[in-house]
Amino acid sequence: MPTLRPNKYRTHTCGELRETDVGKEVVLSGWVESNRDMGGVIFIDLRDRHGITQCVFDPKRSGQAAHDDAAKLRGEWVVRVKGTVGKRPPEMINTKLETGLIEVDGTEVEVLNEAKTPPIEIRDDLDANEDVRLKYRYLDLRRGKMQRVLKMRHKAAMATRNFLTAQGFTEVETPFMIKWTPGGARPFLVPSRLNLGKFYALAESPQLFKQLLMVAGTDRYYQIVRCFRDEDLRIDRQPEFTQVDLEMSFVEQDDIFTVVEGIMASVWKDVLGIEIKTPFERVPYDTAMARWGNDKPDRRFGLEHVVLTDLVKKHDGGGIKIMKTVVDAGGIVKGIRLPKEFAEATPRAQIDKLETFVKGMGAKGLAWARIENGGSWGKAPLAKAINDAMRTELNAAMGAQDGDLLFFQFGPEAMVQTVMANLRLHLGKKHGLIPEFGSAGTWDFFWVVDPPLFEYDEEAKKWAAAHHAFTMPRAEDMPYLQSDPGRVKCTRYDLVLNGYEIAGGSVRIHRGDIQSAVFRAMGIDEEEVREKFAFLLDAFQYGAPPHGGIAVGWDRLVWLLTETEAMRDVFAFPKNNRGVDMMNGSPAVVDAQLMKDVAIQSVAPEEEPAEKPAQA
RNA sequence: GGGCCAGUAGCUCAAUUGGUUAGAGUAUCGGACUGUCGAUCCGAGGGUUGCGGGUUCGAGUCCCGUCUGGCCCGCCA
Repeated sequence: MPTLRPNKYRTHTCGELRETDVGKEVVLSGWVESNRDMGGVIFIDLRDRHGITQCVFDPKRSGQAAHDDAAKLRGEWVVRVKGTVGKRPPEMINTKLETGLIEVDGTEVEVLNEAKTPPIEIRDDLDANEDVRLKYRYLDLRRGKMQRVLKMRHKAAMATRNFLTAQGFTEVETPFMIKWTPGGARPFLVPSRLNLGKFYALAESPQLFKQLLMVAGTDRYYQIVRCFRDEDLRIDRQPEFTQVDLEMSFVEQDDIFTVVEGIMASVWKDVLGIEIKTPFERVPYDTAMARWGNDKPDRRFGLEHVVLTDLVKKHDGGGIKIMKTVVDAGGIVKGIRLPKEFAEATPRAQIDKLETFVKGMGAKGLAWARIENGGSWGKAPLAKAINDAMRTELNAAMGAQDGDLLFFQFGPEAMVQTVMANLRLHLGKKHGLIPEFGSAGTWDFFWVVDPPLFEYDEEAKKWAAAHHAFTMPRAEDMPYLQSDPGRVKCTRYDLVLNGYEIAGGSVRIHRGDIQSAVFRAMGIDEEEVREKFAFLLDAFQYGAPPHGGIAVGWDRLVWLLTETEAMRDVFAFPKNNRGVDMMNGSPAVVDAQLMKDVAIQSVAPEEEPAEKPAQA
C-alpha cells in the first residue's frame, strides 16, 4: 500500500518497497521495531501498519552523523529515515519480510518522537494477560496481529455492504435514543435535561423502527448498527455491540435465508478466500435440543445426547427412586457416552471435578457409570440400585461398550439441557475434539428452525413469547393458538456457526387479527400493549406488508471469522466482563452539577477510594 | 445473585512436605562486536509474592476475609 502522496514524512510506506525500487532515494517514517548495533553497521527495522523495512547504517556509506543518530534510537521511537533503496546480497535476503529483498541505506535519521519503554512488547506472539493489553489498548493495537484483525473486520463489512447494495438494499439509520418498551433486555437509560424526570432508552436493536420502515415501503432495509444492552457479559457479549440488521417486505423465510447465505458466502470469500457451501442445512429446534441440548449446538464433534426419558418411564425408574421421582414430575433424563479412549483418561478424581462443574450450573449431582465385563456398571453409585432390565436397555440405547463412561443428568428440562449441553462442550474441549478457540478449518453453518412460539413461565403461570410478541406462528399451527399454545411453532430462525448463534430473526405478524390472537394466548391485556406499542400497532393499521428480517451478531461473526480468542479481540476498544473500559475507567461518577441538571441523585453506596491510583 | 480458576520483577512463568538469601526467560540499562534480521556474548538494575487478618519457631506456600482479572450459570438473542 503506497503513501497517499509523498510528503516530508514519507515517500513510501514501510511495506511498499520492492526490488524494482532499487536505486530510488526514499523517505520512510515509522516506529523502531528493533535496533541491531553490530559495533559498526547498525540495522534499524522500521515498522508502520503496512509492513517493516530494514534500514542500514554503515558509517562508510551513511556518514558518521547518521550512524551516530541511528545508534541512539530505542524501541518504539517514532523516526523518519532518509536513504537509498539497495538490493540485498542473496545470502542476506529475509524471506519473512515482504520487503526482504531490499533494504534502505540510511543517510539521515530524524527522531519525530521518543517513547517510554512499553509495558507490553509490540509483537505478534505476545503472551500477556488481557487486562494489561486492555489497559494499554493503543499499544496492543499497534501489534500487526491486531491491525490485521481490524482490517479483516473492515473487509467483512465491505463485502456485506457491497452484497446487500447489489441486492437492492438501502442502508437507513435509526435512532439510538428511543422510547423504552417493556420486555427484552435491560436498557441503558439516558436522562433528558429538557424533560426532567424522563428518560430515553438506548436502542437494544432497531427492531421496531425497521418494521415501521417496512410499513413505509422501504422494501429492503439494512443497517450496520450499534446496539446497547445492560446485561451481564460473557466472552461473546459486549454491552455495546454491532448488528447487521435487515428487513424485507413481501418475503418468505427462504428469501431471508438466501440473502443471509449470500452475505456469509461473500464475507468468507472476500476475507478468507474460502468458498462456503450454500444453502445451509436446516435443523429443527426440537432436534437440536434433543441431540445437543442447545439451540446453538457445536456439531463439529460427537458426544451427542441420548434422550432416556421414555426408557426410564417405561421401567418406572428401573429401581432408581430419584429417577422415577423426576420423570413422574415431568422432568427429563439424558445421557452422554464418553468412549473408552477418553474414558480411560478420566479417573475418579476427574469425575468429581466434572461433578463440581455441573453443580455450578444447577445440577444436583452427576450420575455416571463405567462399563465393564460386558455391560455391568462396576462400582458406579447407581450400579446397585438399577435393575438389570433397565440397565441393559439403557446400555443399548447409548451404544455402551466396555471401557466407556456414561454420564446422566435428570431433573427439570431446562436444567438438564443446560447442564448436558455444557458438559458435552467441556468434554469436547478437554479431549481435544474441538479447539479451545478457532475453527480448525471446519465452518459448520446451519439454520435452526421451527422453535416454539411460546415458553411457559413457571413463575407467572402463563405463556410468554419466546422471542418477541410479533413473531408469526407457523400457518399449520394457527388452530392451536388458544387450545394448545405449547405446540405452536413459529417462523423464527437462528443461524449457527461452530456453536455460536451468529444471526437470528423471524417473519413478523403483519395482521391485526393474528396479533390479537397471540396477545390473547399470552394473557396480555391488549389495552396495555396498545399503550406501550401504540405507534407500531397504529402503523400496522395503515397497510403493513408481509415482512420479515434478521439481525447478524456482527462482532460474534467477525470473532469467529478471525479465529481470535475472545470477542473482545475484534473490538478496537472493548469493555471487560464487568462492563468496564480498563483503559479509560468508564463507567465513572460524573460532575455533581451534571447530575443536578438532569434531576438525578445517586443512591449508590459511596465508592471506596481506589487502592492504587491508576497511572500509566 | 451463584459456581469454578488465577493473582510472585515492566511482561510471561518457576519456587520440593510450610524451611533459612524468592529464581528463570524476556524486556530495560551499560559494555563488546562491520551483515544482522526473535542478532549474539558479557555485566547491571529491577520484588510490600494483590490487600488485611490468623495459625506456626518459621508462610509465596495453610486458614478466614477482601479486592482485582478470567470462564460459566442465572440474565440476555
